[in-house]
Amino acid sequence: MIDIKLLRDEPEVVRAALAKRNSALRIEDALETDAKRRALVYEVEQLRAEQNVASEAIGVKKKAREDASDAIAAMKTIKDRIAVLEEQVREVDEALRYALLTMPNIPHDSVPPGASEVDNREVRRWGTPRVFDFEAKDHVDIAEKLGIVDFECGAKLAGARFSLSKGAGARLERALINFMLDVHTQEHGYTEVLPPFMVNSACMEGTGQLPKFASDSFRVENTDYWLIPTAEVPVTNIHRQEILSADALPLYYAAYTPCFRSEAGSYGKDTRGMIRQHQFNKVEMVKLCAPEDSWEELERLTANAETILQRLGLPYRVVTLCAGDLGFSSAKTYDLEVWLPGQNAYREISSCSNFADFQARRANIRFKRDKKPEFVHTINGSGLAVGRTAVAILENYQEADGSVVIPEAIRPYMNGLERIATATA
RNA sequence: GGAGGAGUAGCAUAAUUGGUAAUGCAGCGGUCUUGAAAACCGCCGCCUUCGGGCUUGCAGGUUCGAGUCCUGUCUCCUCCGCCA
Repeated sequence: MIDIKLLRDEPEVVRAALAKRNSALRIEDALETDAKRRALVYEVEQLRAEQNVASEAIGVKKKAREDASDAIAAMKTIKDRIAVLEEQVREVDEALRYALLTMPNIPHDSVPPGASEVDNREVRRWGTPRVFDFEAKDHVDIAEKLGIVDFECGAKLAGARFSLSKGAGARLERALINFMLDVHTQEHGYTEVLPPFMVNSACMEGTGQLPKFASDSFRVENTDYWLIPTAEVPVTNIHRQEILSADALPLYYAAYTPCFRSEAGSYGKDTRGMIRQHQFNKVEMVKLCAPEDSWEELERLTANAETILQRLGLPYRVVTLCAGDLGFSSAKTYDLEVWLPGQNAYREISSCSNFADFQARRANIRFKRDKKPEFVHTINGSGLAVGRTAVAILENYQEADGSVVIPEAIRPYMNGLERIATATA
């Protein structure tokens, strides 16, 4: 949520931000609603002040056993007037709240302009895509031949966009989860948390999934529970409605969770394989910090995610998302794209964002260093998407005979296994 | 799932038949002191158009006025049932 004061005092800044994002959203109605709300609230408060004074006088009279019926009758009028005004405040409040909750974040100055992903800017590359002396297969062919992923069975158990990992395939994902968590907790200073995989609506609103993007997530019927689309939701909301002490910052959390996404609107996209599924595993990094530190913290968090790719020897590039491709809540996002020989392309494997105070304002996460509480800044990023990491390993480390070499970094997590040649290897 | 009890500032405790949230500790600032402690004074939840308004888990209701009465709801505790 952007600051209502920014909208009120510098509407041109908000207009420019919306234009940069290629958004057609208008702010005139919100401004008008805000002015109306402030006038109403002022009037209510004036009446309430009058009421408080009169009420106290009635109390004094009653104590002295004097008659106060005239004053009480007079108060009745004010009471009714307040009731009418308050109903109006409620309506206007709701309208303004909705307007603010559906307004996207202001992109940072360093975010390049652009309408879609074609305008994203490459920042750097690491590693060199391997040159194969045989025809590189994609992960579906590799995994099915090895018998370590069963897509048919995923469809039988749940439906399209689900799969069943088996044997070394299941072990590989578990190994990756442990490897990533160990690196982030032991080397990068993150505290591991294991949050609920379902959250309530307040959390979804806090991080920006609601009210605008309800159809992207799964809701549990007849409850207020949502399956988390990312660990970002429960982990950021750990400190919802809290005022943290300044010396508690920065907070670093790392969490493994499965993620559930409806993938509405992506019909026909990535239908093959494990690239885009309704459920996938992810290790997520989340930071809460002081405002002046958040840009540096974003760079460091991105570097933390890159470390995983480097340790696994997977070539990748880093791109800065352009304003038009930027997520709703984000002020700036770096995508890490891993090289996939099976697609002959770089594909997103991590998304690292600084939300500035946008989520903190929604979730009301503050800290106190002087007299006034201030909103923290929130940063998060995948470290990494586990399913896509497994895909990248299968494709980058495949051999001509169909086997897959296991990167050295995770062999300790695979009971020393050096190569997957069969499901039970 | 059933029965009972409890939620008041960071913590701990008050508030008469409903009368407008008190006190202690902790913390911050000051006086005093070589420094510190003690003592004393002030601050010690949020918003504000600086008039004031709001705040007793949350949301409503009754009332001129609600920590107190009523309804709903959440969390925690105890017991029973069930369960991993």
